[in-house]
Amino acid sequence: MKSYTPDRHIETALTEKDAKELDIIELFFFAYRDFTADPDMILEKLEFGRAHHRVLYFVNRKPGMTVAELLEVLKITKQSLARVLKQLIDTDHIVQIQGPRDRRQRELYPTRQGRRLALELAAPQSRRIANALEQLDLSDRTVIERFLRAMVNPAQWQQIDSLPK
Amino acid sequence: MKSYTPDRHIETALTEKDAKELDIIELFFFAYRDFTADPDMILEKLEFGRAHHRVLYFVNRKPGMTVAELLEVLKITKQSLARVLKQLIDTDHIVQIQGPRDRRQRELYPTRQGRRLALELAAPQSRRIANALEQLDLSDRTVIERFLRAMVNPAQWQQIDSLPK
DNA sequence: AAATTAAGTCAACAACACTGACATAATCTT
DNA sequence: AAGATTATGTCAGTGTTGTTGACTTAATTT
Repeated sequence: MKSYTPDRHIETALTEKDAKELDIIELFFFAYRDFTADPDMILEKLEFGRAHHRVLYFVNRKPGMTVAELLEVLKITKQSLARVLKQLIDTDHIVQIQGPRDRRQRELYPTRQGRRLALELAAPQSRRIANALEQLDLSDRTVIERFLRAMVNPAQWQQIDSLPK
Repeated sequence: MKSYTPDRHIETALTEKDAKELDIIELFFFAYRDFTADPDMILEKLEFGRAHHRVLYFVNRKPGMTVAELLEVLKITKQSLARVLKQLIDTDHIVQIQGPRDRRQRELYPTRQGRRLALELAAPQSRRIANALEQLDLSDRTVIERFLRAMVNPAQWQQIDSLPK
């Protein structure tokens, strides 16, 4: 457990000499940690979690999404989605409508309440981003967008592009 | 469940008209999802999770960190940390050494094995970032760093600054 | 000597992910 | 028309990572 006669251990810090881009690795960690903390606080009161947020977000961004599409975007299993989706339906945030072409499909739509919550959750995140962008030149917005897009696996760019502008 | 006579629902997509910075909100989600997926695959083989990664990362970045400091950075509870830390100690990735000034404290240090794993986990993340930066001008690196830093709560900037360059 | 602090531990619990198996209804293929 | 495939839903069991609250031990501070 503890040792007075110290075990062999490393005292030098890991730095840029050992691995590149460490500063951005940790900035990304801290930024995402705080970015998700704001909506988490709102969700807590409603007894929802981050999983509910993600589902609600994408259903609002692309109403009519099917269950299969949602699984692709969130990269989780059907069983993981099922519970969360059921709760959002039971609490009248999302409705399922039988697919018009293919009646096996269930198209997912937000209700008015679901839209309201999605907006409420987006608000602090928008504010945080807008505030961060204010510290930069207007033209730098494109740089951020291009960087973040390049961080995504190219195979998934199509997912991003399929969302409405 | 499903309804032939459709319930009241919203068919229009949530767009920039409704909430600002939606594109960056979702880019951030996708980027972080893929950013964490690479190390997750390595961790799986070792039966470690993302929590182990975070602990190992920061102990390597700042050897000698105490348990209390780590809790502050990770923003989790002592009990959450305990399990994960115990596993990292039992598998000889981290050692604890009694604090020299204050003997109640336990300073955390990586072992050689712990350093090796930290480097292995950082490698794909470095590569992903370097690749994303290649698509931009050299000077844009600063823009990314300033943006990500501005996304973090100012109260936590000190945590970032306390890590060695 | 008493109070506080750092760390560790116990028990119980919850959210969210997983796997594998199976059921139903609708559509597509032959 | 029969059979295969697809989209969704559901059941049972499991694991990781987080939570709270209560308590202990040892060391330091007051």
